[in-house]
Amino acid sequence: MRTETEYGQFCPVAKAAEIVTTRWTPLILREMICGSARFNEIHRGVPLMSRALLSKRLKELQASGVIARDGAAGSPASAYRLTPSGEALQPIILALGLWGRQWVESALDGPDWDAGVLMWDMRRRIDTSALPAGRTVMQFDYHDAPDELRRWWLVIDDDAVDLCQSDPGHEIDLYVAASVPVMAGVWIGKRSLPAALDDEEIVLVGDAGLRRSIRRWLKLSLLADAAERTHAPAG
Amino acid sequence: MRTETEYGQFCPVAKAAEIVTTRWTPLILREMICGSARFNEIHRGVPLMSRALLSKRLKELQASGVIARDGAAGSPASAYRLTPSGEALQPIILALGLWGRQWVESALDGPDWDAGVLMWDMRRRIDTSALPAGRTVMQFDYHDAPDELRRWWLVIDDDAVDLCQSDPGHEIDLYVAASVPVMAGVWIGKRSLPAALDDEEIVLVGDAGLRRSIRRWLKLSLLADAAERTHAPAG
DNA sequence: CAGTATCCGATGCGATACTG
DNA sequence: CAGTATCGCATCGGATACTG
Repeated sequence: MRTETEYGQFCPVAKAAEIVTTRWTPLILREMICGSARFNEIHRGVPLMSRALLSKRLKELQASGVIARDGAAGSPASAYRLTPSGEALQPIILALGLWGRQWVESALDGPDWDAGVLMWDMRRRIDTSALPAGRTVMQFDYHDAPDELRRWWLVIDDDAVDLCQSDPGHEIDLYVAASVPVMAGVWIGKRSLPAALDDEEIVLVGDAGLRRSIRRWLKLSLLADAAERTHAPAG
Repeated sequence: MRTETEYGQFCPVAKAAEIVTTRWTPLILREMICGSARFNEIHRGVPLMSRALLSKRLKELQASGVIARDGAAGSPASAYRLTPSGEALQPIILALGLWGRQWVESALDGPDWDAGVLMWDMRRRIDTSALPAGRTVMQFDYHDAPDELRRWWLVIDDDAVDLCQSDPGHEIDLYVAASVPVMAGVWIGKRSLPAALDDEEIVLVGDAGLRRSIRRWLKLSLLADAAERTHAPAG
């Protein structure tokens, strides 16, 4: 192979591809566009990536001028942020996602549907400021998932959101029942949340306030947001 | 590693990235967007890629539904074409190139500048229909290139365009003199061709008709075209 | 022309363990 | 928390040779 991952062409498409399309990099950018800034925070979005490789990619992105750090390396305050050049990649990553949603079959019904990754994604997008102060506990039930991935709990305590796979033992404020494809379809903006609720494909049981405010405290994915901005939601 | 180049996430960005951002794939798509359809034609645009790998990538792209073939495999008439899903990638590849042109330093002054690749690119974009019938011979001289990459000849005979690195012995109809960065800057649309001619950074000597019609017979790269469409050219 | 088959070396990357 | 260092192998991909 040529040195590393270079293409030996001056064409700007090739130069851009060398930076943006190395393995995992589009997903790291997606995470940062979604607001992740700390190392572990970014890693949560790409849990299958080794930390060593993430570290390497972050260095490469810094060398390319796409991201930069605020504090000193290693310092507790250190955070990564997108530079202007990195911000300029946002519409490209977004377009890639919209393309994937529209054209990749398995984006909705492949065997990749994993309730765990979905819950991790959702966990990161709970808007705690739209929830009551103190503790809120939600239980998710995916009737179509294998037993070990079927039930999940979110324990929200003021700012902290904890995801559990075993019953934390607290009283449940809200039960959420759905199939994985339905919840995922809503999550990526392929279907609107109110429509799925109306059709009872997602069923909420419990605190009336939480049920009513779900559109505020459950912030959907980057793509669902984009969909609302580009074309009016279906329902 | 996980199976092949998959990410194990359902996020549409990840699914799209699995298809679009594997090594060489963005460049193959660029070639096809530029109009290449035959195997060897595509390969000319990515000459550093092995034919075996190109073959493999083309199969993968077919499996993903991004491209399809017209004739039977191997038949002389066989050609690849973008499907609707592939066409939908055009704005993304274009945006990637525009980003690269704007933000990647070395896109214009790195050590990657190679007059050979530039000439190969240009060769593919000569519009023979805008040239006189019969034979036209042009000589390019890059005064800043190393000796072995300094002089190039294009021999155009009706439809056929041949690129030579040694004097083909015919009478020269047009001499083109420039530096590699200047010609490349024009080629990728960073600078307009008329402006570079006005400033004598590109100098044409020879047939007056060829000199006048250069904007028609030398079709610039995908990106230069896009630039003309999105914002008025500088000159 | 338009590929395929085989070989094999380089390296990308995961796993594990360690550091400040 | 935020990484780094080392090891080892799977696989990616280049080179070469062959086919319809």
